[in-house]
Parts: sequence; C-alpha cells; structure tokens
Amino acid sequence: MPTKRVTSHDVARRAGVSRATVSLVLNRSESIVIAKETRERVLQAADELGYKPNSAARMLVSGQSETIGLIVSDPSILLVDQFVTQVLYGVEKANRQLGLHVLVAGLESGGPGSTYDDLVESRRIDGLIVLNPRAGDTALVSLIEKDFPLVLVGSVRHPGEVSVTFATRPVLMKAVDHVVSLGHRRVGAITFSPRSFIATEARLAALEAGLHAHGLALDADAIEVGDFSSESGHRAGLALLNRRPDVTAIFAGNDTIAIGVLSAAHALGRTVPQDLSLVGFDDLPFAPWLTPALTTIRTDGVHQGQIATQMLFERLNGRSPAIPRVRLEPDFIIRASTGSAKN
Amino acid sequence: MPTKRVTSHDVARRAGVSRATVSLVLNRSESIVIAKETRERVLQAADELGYKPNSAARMLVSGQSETIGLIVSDPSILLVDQFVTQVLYGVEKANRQLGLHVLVAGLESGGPGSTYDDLVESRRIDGLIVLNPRAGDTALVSLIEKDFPLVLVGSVRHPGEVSVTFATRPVLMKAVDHVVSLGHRRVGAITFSPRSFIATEARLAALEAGLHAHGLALDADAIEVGDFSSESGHRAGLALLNRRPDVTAIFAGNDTIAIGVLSAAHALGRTVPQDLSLVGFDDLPFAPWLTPALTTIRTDGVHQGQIATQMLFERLNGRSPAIPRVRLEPDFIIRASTGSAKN
DNA sequence: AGACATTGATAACACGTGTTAGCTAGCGCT
DNA sequence: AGCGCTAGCTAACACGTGTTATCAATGTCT
Repeated sequence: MPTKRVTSHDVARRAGVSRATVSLVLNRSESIVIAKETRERVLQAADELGYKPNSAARMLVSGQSETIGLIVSDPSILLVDQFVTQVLYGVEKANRQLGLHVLVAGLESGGPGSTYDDLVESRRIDGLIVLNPRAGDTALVSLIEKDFPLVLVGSVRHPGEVSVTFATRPVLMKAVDHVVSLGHRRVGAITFSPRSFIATEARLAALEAGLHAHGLALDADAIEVGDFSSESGHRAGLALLNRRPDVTAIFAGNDTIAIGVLSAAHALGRTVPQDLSLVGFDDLPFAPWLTPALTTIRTDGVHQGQIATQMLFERLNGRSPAIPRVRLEPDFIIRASTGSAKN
Repeated sequence: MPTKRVTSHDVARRAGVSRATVSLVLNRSESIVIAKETRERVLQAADELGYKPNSAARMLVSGQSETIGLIVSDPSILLVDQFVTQVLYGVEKANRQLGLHVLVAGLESGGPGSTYDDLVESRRIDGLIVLNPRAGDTALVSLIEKDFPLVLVGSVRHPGEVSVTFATRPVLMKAVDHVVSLGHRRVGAITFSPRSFIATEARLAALEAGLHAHGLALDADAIEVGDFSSESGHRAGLALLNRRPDVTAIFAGNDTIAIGVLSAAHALGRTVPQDLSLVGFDDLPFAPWLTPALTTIRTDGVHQGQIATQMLFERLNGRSPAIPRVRLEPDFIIRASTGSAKN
C-alpha cells in the first residue's frame, strides 16, 4: 500500500502559505498577483514533496477531464487489418503532444448502445473521436445533433458532422487511367467491406467513373465483397477469377485483402503482374515488400488521426473548425504488381 | 452547449427522498435497508431523468477511477507490426467486459520519464498494463518495487514483477526439429528486435539449443538483426543470404519480417520452399495467405492481453495472483513455407 | 402502559481542488 | 492626520458523490 497522498494542503503548509496561494501559483502561470519570492517558495515545496494534483478533484471543479475518448467501431477489424492501427497511433501521439489523455473503447456492432452515454454523460471525457462510424448508429447521430465535441474518422453523411475522410475519387480515377493505359479492358474489384458502407459504394462509383471515361465498364459480376481480411481477399479472389477468368486487373479494397488475392492468383496458376495486375489500397508498411511489390493508393492514416485530433482540439476550445469536413488527398503509388495486359 | 447536468439531487427531489437515499439505492444493490417501494420510486426517477453519476465526484470520494492504463512502449512499432495490436485488442475487450475503462499512452523510447507518474500520482488510473517493457526503464522498475498494481506483457526480469510471457523455448526447439527433419543443416535467423531485448536473446538461445540437440550449430554469421518491420526483414534477408548462400532455412523473428524475407529470397532468385525454407513467428492473420502459406509459431496475443487484464483485476481487488509469472505455450503451425532441403 | 428493538430514511461530513470576494498592510497624496 | 489605492494573500464556497452516525416512526414484548 502506497503512503498517504500529498495534497496541496501539504505543499501550502511546507511553504508557509495558504492552499489558495498554492493553487494560484501552480495554475495561473503569468498572473502577477503573487510575489516572486512566494512563488519560488511554493514551487520548491511542491517539487520537494513531489506534489501531483488529484485529477478527480480537478475534474470535479473544472468540469474538464483533459481526456478524449477514442471509439473504435467494430474493433475486431483491428485484428486483421492494420490501417485502423495507423489512425490510432496518430490520434494517441497527437493527443499526447497536446497534453490530453486518450480513453480507448471498442464498440461491438451488436453491443450495448450505451457506450457513448457512459463516457459522455459521466463526464469522463471532454470530446470524442469515432473511427469507422456506421451510418446506422443512432446514438452517434444523436450526439452529433446535440453538438457534442465529436470528430469522425470516416463519415455518416450527416450535415452537422465534423469529419476527416479521404477524397478517393480522383486518385482512384488516376489509378484506373494507369491500369487502362497498360492495356487492361476487363477490370474487377474486391471491396474492403460490405456494400452498406458509404465509403465502399463511393469507391466502386469512382472506379466506374474512371472506366467510363475510357469507354469501359465495371461489370456487376466482376465485383466481389471482402471484409478487411486476407482470408476474405483469398476467397473473393478465387470467386472472381473463377467466374470471370477474362479479368486481367483487380482493384483490392485494401492491402490486406491484396495479400489474399495474390495467393488466390497463385493458386489458380496466374502470375502477378504477367497474368494479372493488382492494385491495393492504403499502402501499409508491408506493401513494398510483398512479392511482387504492391501498386497501391497511399492513405496516410497517421496524418488522418492527427488532423482529427487537431479538429477536436479546436472544438474543445470553443472554436468551430474552419473546414468542418476535411478531405485528404491520397497518392497513387506505382510498383510492380501492375503490368502490361497480355494480348 | 448541453443543458444542465442532472445530479443525484435532482433524482432525490423527483422521487421525494433525500440524496443519501438515492445513493444507497443505486449503489448498495442488495442491502435491504431500503423499502421496496421507495427503491422503485428512486430507480424510476433516475431512469426518467437519465441520471448518470459524475465520474469525477465518484472518483474523488472513492479513490478509484475504474480505469486502467495501457502503456505501449515504443509505440511506433504499432505502425509496422500487427502483433502489439492483437494484445491491445485483448486488453480492451477484457476490460470492457469487466466494466473498466482503458487509457492508452505511448511511451517513446527517448521521451519524458514522467509518463508513469503523471498517470499514477494523479490517481487517474487504478492499475497499469505495460506492453513490451524495457529492462532499462527505471521509472517502471520503481513502480514494481512500490508494489503498484502493474502487469507486464513481456518481462524485465525483476523478481517482483507480475507478467505474462510466452515460453518460446519448447516450441522453437520443436520447430527446429521439424526443419532439421526436412534435411536442413545450415540454418539462419533474423531477430525481430535488437539483441538488447531479453526475449530476442532467449529465442536465439532456444534455436541454438534445438540445433545443438541434433549436433548442429547456429553460426554467428548466420544471424541478422531486424527491427519488427518487413523492410528490415528484406534488408536482413538480403544480407544473410548474400553472406551465407549455403543457408537453406531461416527463422524470422516475426511474420512481418518474414514478408520481407520472402521478397529478399525472390530478389535473389530463390524460391520458397524449394530453395529456402522459412519459419515465421506469431501467426498473424495474414500468415496463411502469404505465398507460400507461412509455417510459423502461433502466439495468441489476444489471449495474452486477456490474461494480463485478469491478473491485473486480481491485484486491483487486493488478491495477489496465484501465479505471478504466467508463461503461455505457443503452437507450431506447419504450412507451405518449409520443405525438404535440396541435396 | 412503558421499555425496547427494528425498520427506514436523512443530516452531515469527507474527498481535493479552482476561484472569487474580501481582508490587511503599506504607501502616496492632500 | 486622514483617505484612498494597490499589492499580496487568504477565507470561504462550489463541484457531486459515498458513507456513517443519528433520528423518527412503528411495532413487540413484558
């Protein structure tokens, strides 16, 4: 059992002043109400005793917890796909630099809807960052409409939301240009998630638009649905290539899925990129080291997390962000998994 | 701005009782001191008003935050290797099921040493789980010696520590048996981290022991040092295979590194498993879907996180865990990346 | 009937901090 | 001397909850 906690009262007694003075010295950094000499004495006493203010008492009186909540929707995705982790890292790091703490909470899809309220109503957190928000999340929408300080990493297409997303359309059209310029005419796609996800449908639309600009189409039977994992990429890859063996290029929903597609192609005796071109998504750190090195679209998840934190910080300080919906521009990275189409 | 918070005082007024009664009803679940009918009235009032106790006030009076800290040493590892994320998931999920919150804090290797104190002394957390603890972390050792409720995921070899690790020696010896039985005689290794890490040195020793049992050795020049990432795996793989082209089997420090070794082998014109056998470590979800499917050692990170949580929970309730140092047994998973040695 | 036990609810304190209104002493000015 | 002003500090309140000692009311037993 640790020894008795040292309180501001102890510091006051040691410095020969009142507790109020201690509080003033330690918090009102630049107010000149305190004599230089007294200030020194207090600071020294606090230092000698190793005084750390009790966060609970401070929270209670200030109404602020200096803590933000990080909600991870469907946390099991963390297990299979590394992208969410990148965002999490960005959020944690940025908040650490701002002196804020981060409370992480997973939100199972079928779980209790009270997760938000437990955090918000108990005043345990000052603001919230929500990863991969689902449009059907009524508790979330309710918070947005209450104007609670909240930033989405993703979108639920609500007019009042503050969010950070990627503008996937331009970069995907650019990627399509690249693939088409290599001579590919029959292109397939494997989504990273069920089509009920807003982002997934948007990406398919972008691929269609890109192909359309070249007089080509994305056939409905050249689309397979994945679920973030390599396993789903393998399964979807097999299904797609068996149904449409004429397809010569595939857009994978993310790099993790691309791993599975590579193995599916191998299983069917097709070599990448000679017999099949493959484009990933996210440019996770392993992407350059797959065999062959993966052509992919780079989404900087760490940066996304940092921007989200910065926007939340603005809201916590009462300022509404200049741009409520930030859209980051991914880069297209050409490596070795895309090549000329066979005749 | 949200409306005024609802306090236990409001609930009391609505139910026509005192605040103390409200508190008794809501906390002392089974105490029969309260009349059935009064209890009902209070519960209904609380429900109608949507009352949630203020966590700060509760912390202040109870001295407990119902929150644990999760310290991630060297958090940038999160970016490249997925294993830490598995543990994080296990910790978050287990704590959620216990009704505890999780505060995540990264601990940069060169960062301020005050991270622990900020969390502990401010009473923001009740206990701590430390991922990948470093033996040189004096602040951590000091907490261990103070008997602060703390569980390591990893080890600093301190007699007083409570930790969860993997018994890697038996499974690595088993893996060596497998490789040797395939006819391999010249075996190399790529570590997952600098050799200053305790676990790394232990694993190398296990490989040596395994080879020694067959009259073989792990040559010093057949060892390369990696740093968790695929990139380091590629670099180390190239270096190792160039220096010792006679090596026919490689143990990679983790699956992420194995990805890089696969590409290094490919770059040197060596096919796995025909020209080179490769063993990974961790069995991350993508391992079965690499090309070829990776033979590896399965460490269940989620389980490790859950066990750590359970042990911390014991300590928080004043019980010291029955086994202070739990060692989990990994499984050896044979897939397609290991094959017969060429003659 | 009166002493007494029991049930049910409450007043009052404690937790440790931030902050505001106010107090004291010193000083300058008329 | 008397008055006002300022610099420097402090007393006192507020934050919202958990818990204990206490009190009122009701029944029970002799």
